[in-house]
Amino acid sequence: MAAGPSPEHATLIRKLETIATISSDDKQALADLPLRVKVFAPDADLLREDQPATECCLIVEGFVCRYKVLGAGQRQILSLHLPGDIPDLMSLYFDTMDHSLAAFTRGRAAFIPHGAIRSVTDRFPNLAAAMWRDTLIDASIAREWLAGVGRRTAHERIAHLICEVFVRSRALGLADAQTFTLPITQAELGDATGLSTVHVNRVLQDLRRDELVTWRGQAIAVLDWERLCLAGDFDPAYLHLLDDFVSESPARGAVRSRLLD
Amino acid sequence: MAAGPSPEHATLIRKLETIATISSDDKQALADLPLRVKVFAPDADLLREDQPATECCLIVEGFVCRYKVLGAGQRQILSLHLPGDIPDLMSLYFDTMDHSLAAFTRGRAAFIPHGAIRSVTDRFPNLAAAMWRDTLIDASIAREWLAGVGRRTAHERIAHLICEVFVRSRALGLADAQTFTLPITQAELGDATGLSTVHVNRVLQDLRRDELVTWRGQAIAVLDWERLCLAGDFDPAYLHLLDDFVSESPARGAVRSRLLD
DNA sequence: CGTGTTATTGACCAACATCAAACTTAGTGG
DNA sequence: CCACTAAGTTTGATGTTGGTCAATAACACG
Repeated sequence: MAAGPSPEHATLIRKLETIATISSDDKQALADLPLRVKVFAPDADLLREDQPATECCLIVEGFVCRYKVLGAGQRQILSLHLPGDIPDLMSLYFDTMDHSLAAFTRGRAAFIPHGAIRSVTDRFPNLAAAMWRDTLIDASIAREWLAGVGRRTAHERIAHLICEVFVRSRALGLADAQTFTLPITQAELGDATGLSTVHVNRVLQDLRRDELVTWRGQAIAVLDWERLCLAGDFDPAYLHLLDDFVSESPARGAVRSRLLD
Repeated sequence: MAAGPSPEHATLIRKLETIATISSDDKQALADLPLRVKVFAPDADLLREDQPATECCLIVEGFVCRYKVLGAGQRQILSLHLPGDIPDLMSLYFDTMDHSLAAFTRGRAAFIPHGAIRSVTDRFPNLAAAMWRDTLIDASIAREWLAGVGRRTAHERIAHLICEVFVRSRALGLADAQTFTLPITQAELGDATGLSTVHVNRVLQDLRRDELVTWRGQAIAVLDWERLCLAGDFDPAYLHLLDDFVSESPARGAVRSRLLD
C-alpha cells in the first residue's frame, strides 16, 4: 500500500546508490525528506556566492554547474552536476557559499531544509556516511580537474571531461552504451577547462577528425571509448563509484602499470 | 591533576579550533585518541596513491603536500598541509587513495587508527561536524586553486599561494605579523601552480622587484600585504576560518563591491 | 674543497589567447 | 513556410604568455 518514493526522492536515492550501500530503512528515511520543488530556466543562477542558505538544493532534472567569477571578470566552472547531486550540501556547514550555482538547461531542483537533512544524518549514521562520502568524492573530482588544468594539454582536458560526464551519466542510467547529452556550449566548455572558446572549437574538430567522438547539438556519441580514455588520460578511479557502476576503461590498467615502475 | 594533551593532540585541537568551536569534552575526547608518532624525512612519501589505509595521518610538524602524477609523468601538487591537518581523512570513506602525500621537510606525523576516529565521531557529533567541515574546507581550497590555475596569470597564482599559506600559518600561530616559512623549492612551487620552474623564477623576481615580498632561503617576508592581496586577487573567505583567525585582507572589500554591480 | 641541489640567465619556441569577421543553426513571429 | 534574429560555431590572422633547452652561478653540506 505504501506509495514508492516521489520521482524527486528516487533521483536522490539512485545517486546515493552509485556511491554507497543504502539500506531500505535508509531509503525510507530519504523518501520522507520534505522538499520544495522548483523549476529553473536555462542560465538561471540557482544560488549566488556570498549568500547564506537554510536549504540544500537537490538537482532532480537538468544540468548544472558551480562557478566562480574572478577579479578581472574571468569565469571558471568548478564542477558539473547531474540529477541526484546536491551541489551545495556544504552549505550545511558553511555560513556563506564561496561560489555560485548555475543551470545550463531547463530543469527542476528540490530544496530540502537544512534541519531535515541534519535530522536524517543524526538518526541514520549510514546516510551521514554516504553524504560525507559524496562530498569527499566531490573534492576528489575537484582535485582531478585541478591536476588537469594545471598539467594536461587542451586535448587531454577536453577528452577527459567528456569521459567523466559519460561515466557519471551511465552510472545514473542517463546514457546508453555510447551516447549521452552534454548540453553545454563551447564557451562554457572553455570556462570549465580553462581554455578560450576558439581553442575549444579547434580541439573539438581534432577529436572529431580523429573519430573519437561525434558532437551534434547536445548529443555526444563516443566512437572509440578506448582511444578516448587514452586521449584524455582518463582513469575513473577518482570518481569512487561502486564497482557495478564503473564502465570499465582501458586507461585503468595502463595507469596501474605505470605506477609499478 | 590531569596531564594536558600531548603535543600531537594539542596540534590537532589547535587546528580544529581555527575552523569550529570545540567544547572541553570534545577536547578531552581528542586528547584520548590513540596515536603512533613517526618521524619523516624531506621528500619522503607518507602515503602512496592506490594504497588502502587503516589509519589517518595527522601532520604534527613539518610541511606536506598532496600530489598526483599524470600519464606523461607531469606532477601536479594538489594542496599544501600544515601541522594539525589530516590530509587523508577521506581514507575513512575511500578504499584507496587517488593521490599521494609527500613531505617537503623533515617532520613528524601521528597515525590514528580509523576505528578510533570513527568511535570519536560516533560519540561526539560536534567533532564529526568539525571534521566534516574540515574536509569541506579542503574541497573549497581545491576549488580556489582550480579557479586560479584555470584562469589566473602566473603572477596572480604565485601571489595568491603566498597569501594563502601566510593566512593559514598565522591562524595556526606559526607566523608573526609579516614573516613565515615556505619550505619549498621553485620547482615545487611550479608543480603547485601549474607553471615551469623557469617561469616561477622570473615571476618571483618580479614580486621582489615590486617590493611585495622577500624570499631568503625558506623565509618569506610580506612587505606589503595589501598590494600582495591585490596582486594575488586574494580573498580569504574560501578558507572558512573562524573570524578570530582571519588576518583582514583588503581584497575582501574589493571583491564584495565588485559583486554588487 | 668537492659534489649535488637549487637558483638564475638567455635564446628560442609552442600552445593557446585575442580579435574580428563570416557562417550556421535554432527559434520566433508574421 | 518564410524572413528575421540571436546565439552559437567556425575560420583566419596575429599576438603573448609561458614552456623548453642548455648553460652558468650560487649555495648547502659533508
